Amino acid sequence: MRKGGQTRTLILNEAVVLASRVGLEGLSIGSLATRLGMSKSGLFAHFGSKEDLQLQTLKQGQARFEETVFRPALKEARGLPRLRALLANWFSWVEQQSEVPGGCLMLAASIEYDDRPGAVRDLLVAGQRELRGAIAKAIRLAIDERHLKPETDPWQLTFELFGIVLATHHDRRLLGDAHALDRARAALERLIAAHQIPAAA
Amino acid sequence: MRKGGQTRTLILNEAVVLASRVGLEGLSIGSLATRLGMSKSGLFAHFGSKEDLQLQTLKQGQARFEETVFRPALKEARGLPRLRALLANWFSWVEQQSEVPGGCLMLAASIEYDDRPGAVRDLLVAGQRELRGAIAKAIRLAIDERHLKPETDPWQLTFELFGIVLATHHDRRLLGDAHALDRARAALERLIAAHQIPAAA
DNA sequence: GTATATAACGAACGTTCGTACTATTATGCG
DNA sequence: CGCATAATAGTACGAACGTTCGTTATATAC
Repeated sequence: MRKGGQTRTLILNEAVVLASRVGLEGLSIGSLATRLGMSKSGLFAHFGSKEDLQLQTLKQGQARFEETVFRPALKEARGLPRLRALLANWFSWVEQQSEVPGGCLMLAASIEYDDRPGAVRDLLVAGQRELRGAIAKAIRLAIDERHLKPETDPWQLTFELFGIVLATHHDRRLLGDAHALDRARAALERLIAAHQIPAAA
Repeated sequence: MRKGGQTRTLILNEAVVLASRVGLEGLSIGSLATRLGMSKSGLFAHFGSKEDLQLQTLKQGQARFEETVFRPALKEARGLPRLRALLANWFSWVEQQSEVPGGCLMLAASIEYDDRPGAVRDLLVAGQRELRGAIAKAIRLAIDERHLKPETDPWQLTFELFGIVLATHHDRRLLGDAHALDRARAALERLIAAHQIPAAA
C-alpha cells in the first residue's frame, strides 16, 4: 500500500519528464517502464488505462507548476509586488523548463490537445482557466491597491502577459535564443509602465 | 511522370490537414493512405521515408503560410501600412486555422520538435528565422519612413508581436475564446501607438 | 501501336503499441 | 512467524506502425 504509492509517484515524475519530450500522446508505457527498470505490466497495473496515466501525469505537472510559480508569489504583498513575483516565477519556470529537455508539459499538451476532446483536454482547459483567473485576480488587486490605473482591463492585460510568456518559451526552446528572457522582461516592464499609476502619492 | 506529381500534391495537401490535427510525428502513412483511398505502399513510394514525408508536408504548410500572410502584404506601401497588413493577414490566418481542425501546423510542429534534432527541426527553425527577419525588416522600413520612432528596437517589437499571435492562437483554439481576436487587435494597437510618431507632420 | 517507364497495389516483414490474464514475489499486520 | 494482500513480473493478444518486396496496371514516348 505504501510501497505502491511511492513507486507510483516515482513513475509519475519520470512520466512528466518523458511526456514533456514526446508529448502526452507519444508517451508510451513500454518506454516509460524500461526507463524505470520495471516491467510494462507492473507499471500498467498502477493505472487502469493509458488515458489515466496521461491524466495523472498532467496533474503532476500542474501541481509542480502551482508549487513553483504560484504558491511562492502569494507571500508577496498584494498588488503590483505579487503580480511581479508571479511573472518572475513564471519566467524562472520557463527558463528552468528550457534547460531540461522537453519544455513545459502544459504548453506542449495545450497544442497537442487543442482539438482532441476528452478528459485530458478538459483537465488542461480547467488548469488554464484557473491560471488565467488567478492572474486576472492579481491584476484586480493591483488596481484596488491603486498600483495600476482603474481603467486597466484585467483580462486584456492577462492576455498580453500570457503572450509574453508564450513568446519567451518559443524563442528559448525552438530558436535557443538566450536573450529571450531579456526581451520578456523588457516587454513586461513596458506593459506595466503603461498601466501603472505614477509613483507620486 | 505528370500523374505522379499531381497525386503527390494531393497527398501533401491532405497530409497538411492531418498533420495539423495529430502532429507531424503522429501523422501515419497508413491512415493518410486510407483517407486518400489509396494503398499504404503506393503512397509510400512517393516519399522514400517517413521523415521525407514530414519534411515535404511541412514545406507545403510553410508555402501556404507564405502565400496567405506574406505575399499579399508586399502590395501595401512600405512602412506602417505594410506592417499592419502583415499582422492583419496573420490574424486572419490564425482565425482560419482555428476554424479548421488542427490549428496552425507550424506552431504545432514548433512545440513538437523544439528539442528533437533533425531535418524537420532544422526546416522549422529556418522558416521561423525567415519569418522573424521579414517582420523585423518591415519594422525597420517603418522606422525609415518615419512612421515609427527611431529608437524602436525591431527585434524587441517583433518578439512582442509574435507573443500576441501566439496568445491569440492559444486562446482561440484551446479555450475557444471568440474574443481572442479583439484582444489581439487591442494589444496590437496599443503596441503600435507606443512606438508610433504622432501624425503631426 | 507497341515498348518502356512510372504509378499503384497487396502481402508480409519485424517491432511496438495498449491491454488482459495469470503467476510470482514482496510487504505489512496480528 | 505466518498469512493475507498488495505489488510486480511474465506471457500473450490483436492492431497498427514504417518499410520492403514482387507484381500488376497505367500512362508516357517512340
